[in-house]
Amino acid sequence: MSAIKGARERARDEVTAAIKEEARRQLAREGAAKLSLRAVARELGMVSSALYRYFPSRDDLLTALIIDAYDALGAAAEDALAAASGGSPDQRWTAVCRAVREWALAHPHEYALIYGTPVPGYTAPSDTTGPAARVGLALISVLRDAHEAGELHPTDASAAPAPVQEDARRLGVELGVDLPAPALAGLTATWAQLFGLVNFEVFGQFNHVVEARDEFFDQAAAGLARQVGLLPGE
Amino acid sequence: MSAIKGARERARDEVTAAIKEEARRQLAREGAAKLSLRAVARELGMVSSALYRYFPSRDDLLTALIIDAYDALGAAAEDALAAASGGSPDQRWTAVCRAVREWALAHPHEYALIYGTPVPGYTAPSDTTGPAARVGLALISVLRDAHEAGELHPTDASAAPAPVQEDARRLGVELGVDLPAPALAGLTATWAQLFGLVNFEVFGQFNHVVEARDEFFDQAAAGLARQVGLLPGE
DNA sequence: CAGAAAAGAGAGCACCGCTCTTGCTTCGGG
DNA sequence: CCCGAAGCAAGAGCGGTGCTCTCTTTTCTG
Repeated sequence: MSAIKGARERARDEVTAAIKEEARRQLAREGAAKLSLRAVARELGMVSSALYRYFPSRDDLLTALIIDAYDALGAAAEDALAAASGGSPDQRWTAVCRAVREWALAHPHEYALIYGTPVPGYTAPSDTTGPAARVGLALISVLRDAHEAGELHPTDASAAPAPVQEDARRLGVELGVDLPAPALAGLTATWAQLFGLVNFEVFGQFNHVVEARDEFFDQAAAGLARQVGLLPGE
Repeated sequence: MSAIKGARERARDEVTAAIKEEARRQLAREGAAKLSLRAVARELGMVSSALYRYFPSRDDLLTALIIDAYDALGAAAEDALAAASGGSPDQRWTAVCRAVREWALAHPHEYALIYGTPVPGYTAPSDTTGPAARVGLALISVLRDAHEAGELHPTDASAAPAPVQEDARRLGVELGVDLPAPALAGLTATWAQLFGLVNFEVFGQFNHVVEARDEFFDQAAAGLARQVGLLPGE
């Protein structure tokens, strides 16, 4: 409660931060599979058992890194959105897509941690859901602004089935956004498809298939914008 | 060279198959991270060092499982395509998409092995590229047939940039398919997007977001078909 | 200031991938 | 046919892992 912290608490925060820092370094160098608690402790000059005072298990350390990665990617997306605040909706859409791709290519192992194979079980701790939503929320805000400006052109060639519409309506209520249900349903699919593109590039599925990666992605991102109802602006 | 194999060679094949079988069982139960050579050997009643006569390392065992997974998924896609051979192009497209999704949901760990985080380094052994291409080839064949029947409707709102077109042209030559370069470029993006949808569902990203999974996927698959130039048939 | 709580150190357990050496079995050519 | 070569199983062992337990030292608090 008190803002002034004792030496003990301060030291604890520092050590915790140092552990995460070193772990992130090893993660970036070798990947999550090779991340070893003992190696982190060794590098920090402490004995491995002491590390368990800060993280009860290896998975907990990884969870902390996962949250940080979600936050870093979310921040990158939000920054790109802010930087493109003057542009047309489809320009801002593309800016967010590009930011996601660039962050992923710059931090492949951290990206793999959050959008690759889930490491622990199949259910992520609930602490991760907030940070995990940031990219999605950035995409939503592009659509919301476009909608309020009357620049969102519905593009549903065939109406979404009722259960899908219902999911979208519920999602809109949960997030407190006022968007047509079909638009929100379409956005959800597009959101997943965006990460499909990034996944294939980061994980090497485009090797020997796509060489002009930048142009390819921009083209695809423009397609996603169109799919979600944002026509090329200006 | 001779089809008749000695007892020794036959025994070797049997043991190799048994190892892969047990490994696949452990993979399905616990995931790739927990797959242990020693546990496989133990289950088979042999000592761990003996296993190295058949697979020089754990990564080689995993590579064998990866190839098998690519082949199983590819076969599922091809079977679905054959079963839908009477339908319209967009029906066949959807059939392939559904087959991919269903196989992935039925074999999540094997799916994760091939479309999740790459386990070894960043470059897959070249033995995997053949099997890995089978799903893509199934999708291509849907488009090729539609193209030959004159049912492929170009949908490029904006022309693809030159380098992307060039990639597509080269890809067409390599695969020996006669499709317009823009269609092939669009298909590549759509291919990645399809796996984005499957990834998010298998890896739990749709938890608390999409509940009506079947309807959602069908709707999205129909959108992908449209995006690639296949209009709802009949 | 004394007791409680937190932190570090070290030993140890069970497991892992992988290597090396030692015998045994099977195969093929003189 | 027989004997050397090759293939194979077994065991011991190395260095590494995550994690637990005990013991001592440090720090905070009533």
